Amino acid sequence: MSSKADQLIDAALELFDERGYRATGIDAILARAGVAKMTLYKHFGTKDDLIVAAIRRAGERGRAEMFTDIERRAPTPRARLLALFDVAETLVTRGSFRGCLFIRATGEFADDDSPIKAVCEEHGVLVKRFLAGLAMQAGADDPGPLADQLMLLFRGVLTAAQSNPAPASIAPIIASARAAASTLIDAALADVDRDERAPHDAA
Amino acid sequence: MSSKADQLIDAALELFDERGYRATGIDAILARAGVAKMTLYKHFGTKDDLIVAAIRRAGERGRAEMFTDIERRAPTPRARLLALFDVAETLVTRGSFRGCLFIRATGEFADDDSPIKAVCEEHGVLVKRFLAGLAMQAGADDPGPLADQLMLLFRGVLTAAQSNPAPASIAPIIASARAAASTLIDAALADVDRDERAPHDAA
DNA sequence: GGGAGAATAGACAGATCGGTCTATTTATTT
DNA sequence: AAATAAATAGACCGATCTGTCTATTCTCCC
Repeated sequence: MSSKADQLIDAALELFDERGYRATGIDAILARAGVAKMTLYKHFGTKDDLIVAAIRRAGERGRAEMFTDIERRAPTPRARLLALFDVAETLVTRGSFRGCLFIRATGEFADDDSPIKAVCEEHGVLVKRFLAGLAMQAGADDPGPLADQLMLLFRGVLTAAQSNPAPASIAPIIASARAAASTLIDAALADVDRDERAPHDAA
Repeated sequence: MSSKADQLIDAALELFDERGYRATGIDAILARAGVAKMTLYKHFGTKDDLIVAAIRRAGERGRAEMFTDIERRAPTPRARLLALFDVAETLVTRGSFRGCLFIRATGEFADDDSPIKAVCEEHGVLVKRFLAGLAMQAGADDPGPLADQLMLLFRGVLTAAQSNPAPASIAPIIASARAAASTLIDAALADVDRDERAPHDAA
């Protein structure tokens, strides 16, 4: 049994995904949530505030799922960095993928410096931080750039799938992303491997 | 002296970039273009048709600029593949970058299978085809995956900049993208180099 | 059971939306 | 100069938008 606010957020997220943020009217959210209009404006003062709350919720859920999924799929930091693209594949190939909610939000509210963009950017920062942590555990000298590179590939997969999510179109792209990630991880950890082979040279 | 249709497309593109597609009303386009409403509906039957025409125009211009820019910046196929990220840097750092018009369009009209998404996807296909051509000229055995990988990085840069275009935020990301591209190109052309060094081993 | 706070339905406001229509003026062409 | 086509301003339509308000009902706690 969830609170009215939670029902509203869930309904809003569904509709934002299906139709977009601006294209989704308050009334559609109310109808799907089965909640009265005044209840919405009691909990959230504004449609924009509801958008912010919904995106924040999506971020919390998304990161929790992503992080646990990665840790469940692979045991070592190195393998976990690669497992990011298992997550991407799952995300993108579970039917009717319509694009990343965060990228779409920053696209729709591009001129805005409202909290909407801030929440989206924060999500990206937190995901990158997680990847940088894995990269550090894997022994990367400079975890930041490697994390950035994997983020680029990840965002690339999401937007490519947003453009054309058909399996025949996206499957080879995901394969290329995985191969690229593998190459980049190898390159970033090359000196680690060398050090492991010749530890006397370690700093 | 441009036709009324061209004025409308130019005004529409400006406003779509500034405010988004759905957030831009017909009246705002008319006001900026200095054109009467009936003229718009005479040339384009519908707002959606204007959107399609505008995106198609943006694609033609964008590709022409991108391709000539790449060819002007670097002489060899290999260097031209890397120059893609000079283009990205120019795009993203010329003040008030609000995100890629094509990615934003597919995000706003996510559920649609209208011509809007088709035009956006076609643009991606044509850019990839250009990159694959360069990759083939560079001697890649399998130009497709390399082109896909560079597309992923490119899309990644665009969306990262859409989330936060501040120079301090995007500059290191662009640097990481360039480094990643270099590594991936090297990897994709590694056997070419080997063959060049020991051509007797070529298949 | 009675009282307090939530939630309800639905009317309402003001604005804006995409699109149509008419009557008039401008521009071009022969 | 006459005729044909293109563009104009602006009223208008019905629909939809976010947000407000009221009066009623529900729920839960003491």
